[in-house]
Amino acid sequence: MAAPPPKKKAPSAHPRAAARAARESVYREHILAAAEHVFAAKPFDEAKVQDISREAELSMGSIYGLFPGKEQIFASITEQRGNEILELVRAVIARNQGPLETIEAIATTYIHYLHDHPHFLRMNLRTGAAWALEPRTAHNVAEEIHELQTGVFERGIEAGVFIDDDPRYLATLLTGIDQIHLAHWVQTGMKQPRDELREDFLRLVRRTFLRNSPRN
Amino acid sequence: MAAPPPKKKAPSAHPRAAARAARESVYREHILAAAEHVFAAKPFDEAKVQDISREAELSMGSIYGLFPGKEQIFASITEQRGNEILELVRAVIARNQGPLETIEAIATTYIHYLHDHPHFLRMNLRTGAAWALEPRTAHNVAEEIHELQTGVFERGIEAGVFIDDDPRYLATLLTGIDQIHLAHWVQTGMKQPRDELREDFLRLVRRTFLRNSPRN
Amino acid sequence: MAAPPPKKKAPSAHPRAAARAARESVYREHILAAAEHVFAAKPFDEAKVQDISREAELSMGSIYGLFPGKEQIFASITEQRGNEILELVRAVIARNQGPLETIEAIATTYIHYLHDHPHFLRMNLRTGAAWALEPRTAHNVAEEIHELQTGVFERGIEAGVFIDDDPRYLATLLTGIDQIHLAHWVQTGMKQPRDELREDFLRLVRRTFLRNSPRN
Amino acid sequence: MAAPPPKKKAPSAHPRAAARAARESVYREHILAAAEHVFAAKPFDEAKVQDISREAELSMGSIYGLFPGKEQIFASITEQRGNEILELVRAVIARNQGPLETIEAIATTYIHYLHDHPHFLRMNLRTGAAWALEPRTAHNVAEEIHELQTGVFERGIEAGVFIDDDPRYLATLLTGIDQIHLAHWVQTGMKQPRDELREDFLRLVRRTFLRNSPRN
DNA sequence: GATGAATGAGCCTTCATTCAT
DNA sequence: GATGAATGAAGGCTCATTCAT
Repeated sequence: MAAPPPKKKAPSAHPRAAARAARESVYREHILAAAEHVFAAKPFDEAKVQDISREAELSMGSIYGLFPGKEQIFASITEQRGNEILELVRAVIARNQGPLETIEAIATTYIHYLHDHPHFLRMNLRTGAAWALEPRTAHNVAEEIHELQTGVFERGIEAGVFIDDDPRYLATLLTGIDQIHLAHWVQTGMKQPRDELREDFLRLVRRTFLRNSPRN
Repeated sequence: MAAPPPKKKAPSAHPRAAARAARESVYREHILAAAEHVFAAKPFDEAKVQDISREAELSMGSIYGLFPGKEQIFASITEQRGNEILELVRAVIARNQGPLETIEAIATTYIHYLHDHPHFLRMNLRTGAAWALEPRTAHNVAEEIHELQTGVFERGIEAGVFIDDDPRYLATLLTGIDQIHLAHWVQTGMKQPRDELREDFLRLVRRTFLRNSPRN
Repeated sequence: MAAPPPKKKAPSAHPRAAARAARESVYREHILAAAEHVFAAKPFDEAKVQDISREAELSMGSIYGLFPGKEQIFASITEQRGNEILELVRAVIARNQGPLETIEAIATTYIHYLHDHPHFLRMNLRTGAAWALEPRTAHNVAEEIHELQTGVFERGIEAGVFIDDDPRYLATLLTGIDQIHLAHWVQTGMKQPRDELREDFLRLVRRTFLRNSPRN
Repeated sequence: MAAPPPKKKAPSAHPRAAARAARESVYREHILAAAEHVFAAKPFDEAKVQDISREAELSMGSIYGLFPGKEQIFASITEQRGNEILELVRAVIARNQGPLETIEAIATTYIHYLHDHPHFLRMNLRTGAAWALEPRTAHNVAEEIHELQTGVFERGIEAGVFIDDDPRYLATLLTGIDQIHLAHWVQTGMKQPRDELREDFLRLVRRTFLRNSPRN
């Protein structure tokens, strides 16, 4: 007995609106990708919206229809990428491994993610440590990631795995050395393969945070 | 019989010129100090030359008489501060101590210098790791410091004091963790006293670079 | 013997075209009504074609299919309303009453029409006396109305009913005080009922134009 | 015996600042004059700031140094001219004449002022009766003038000189017929000499407001 | 035919730089 | 030399109009 023909999609009640939302989503991603390119190549003020327009092969109007302004395009990239990383970190933590394994997995996550998103990496390297200069805003993706890391370090310190230091400092340090490691990779021409890059980083991580680290 | 026209003053052949040079030098320093202030408070594009003019209590004309443009004011600060640091590093190296002592002395130098020049520190934190994005130019102050550090690490590795890694990587790492350490200090309100700040950093340095580091 | 192919309907030979014309006419009216709304609420440059589209619940394409541009939509409203008023004025004149009665009837017509078309009224009040600034174009609806009024005043002056002044000036004056009267009505919240509004205006009209007006 | 050389000026304490203020004032006037020209020729949205810049033979920067934006340039003209008229009206009222004489003097003031400032007149004619559409804001120059006129009408009505009507309505009417009168003058080519223009207007004013007006 | 997303010319505004005083 | 007012090129953004679906 034949089943009824399956509905092709299930676009919530208003197919027109759903289609529009889908298209917008695609465009949005497209623009963000183009903008990431542009912001990777030039600092914020040298990056022109025209550049993004050209890169995305979309008109100014299309861009401004989707984003309220240049500033928000930049912010959206940061938030988007940040959220992706946040999800990966959450997934790692959900695995409920020991503190060392967790930190190593997080470190791996970062290296892999930024290795695979070199435009975002470059854009990030420009921003530098500007986070230290603005007052911490809660409900900021970076802040949330920071909290998660801090939690892992807290447990690790308590367990005697990590060196006894302010866990927030260690969390900041992790993010920082991650950036340095990748900055070095970028500067040396991005030649080192991902696995090697990661292994080198993990060694640095162990050395930096483990109470009894193997000297390598 | 006419006497020869009298030379106006003695110093360095052209006293008028010498006086001018002296005054210019004072103005130059004054402008750089004001600009440092401004660039510490805002990113490059938000910092207006007017702001510098106001801060320095000097006219736009005076500024442009001494510097060809905004970009060069920024560059001059970096270069100036860089040179000061370079001299300090050179002095340390000239002491001809062992690699560990030398690296610790350099690290101390950095922390002290940046602790004592918080405007430059903040300005620096904004720049971030942008150095990784531009092709290395020789005859760049930062590059020169990097070379010196690399040299120290080379000797330290050979001597078995430091972990066996690419000395240039270690040099980059040193500069990087220095930045992170200070960024953390800034973010936590610059409350930690200088000596404590330095000691904490030295512990991090030993952990990071020593082959057989004491676990702290 | 074959009958001639039956005409589907009567109107002008091409029923398809006739249907189209009819639909277009309906749309045209609909758009003009919406535009009137919008132009009543905002000055020309603040009124967006999008606003009209939204108000009319018609796509941009539909609007531009019927009107060549924003400017022409505005002009069409003016012309359309002007033509309606022109017809009413013609009808009044066709009644062949005395000059005073005619002017009073025309005045009544204006008040009634604009009272009943408050959007057009508001739109009109925005335009103000811009007519004074552009060179008079013949074959302009406003001009035609002006001519008719002028004619009535001419006859009234000759008959000794109206004050002896340039009839074109009087015609302009009539239109002007009409606007003022209604502007006052709008500003005071459009509360005064139509009949009262008209009676007040007629008193003003008599005072303004009658040679021997009753002092009220 | 020689007198001491007289001080050239007495610029309040800070001659530099005083000079600056003086120059700014001159420029401000100059820009407003140019803008008046431009706004007289085109509606607000067709008038470009560039046009004003060209007309004033001043750079964009100079304009924006003195005015925050296009909107405010427009508003400044209205306010400036309004204030001048307000002062004239106040002076008239200060003469403490009878209501009729006062109203006639005010009417004369208007005609003279607008006759002598034809750019402002044209600019004004474009604005039309838009005042009826926005909610009355107190502390608006136009509103203040309106109040003064209303006061005169109140007294005149009480004295039995003017027709018994809402004094605010009469005040609005006065301003309105003034505009119409001048609009007619503009449309007929601004040929009528000022005195004639005024006399014609005064006749209209008497006819419109006097309880027992001479029929002219 | 109807739609509304896409376009891009154009304008307001800013600010690095210049130059008359 | 010092000043700071004047300049005008350049960029973010809007919205009338078009056109692929």
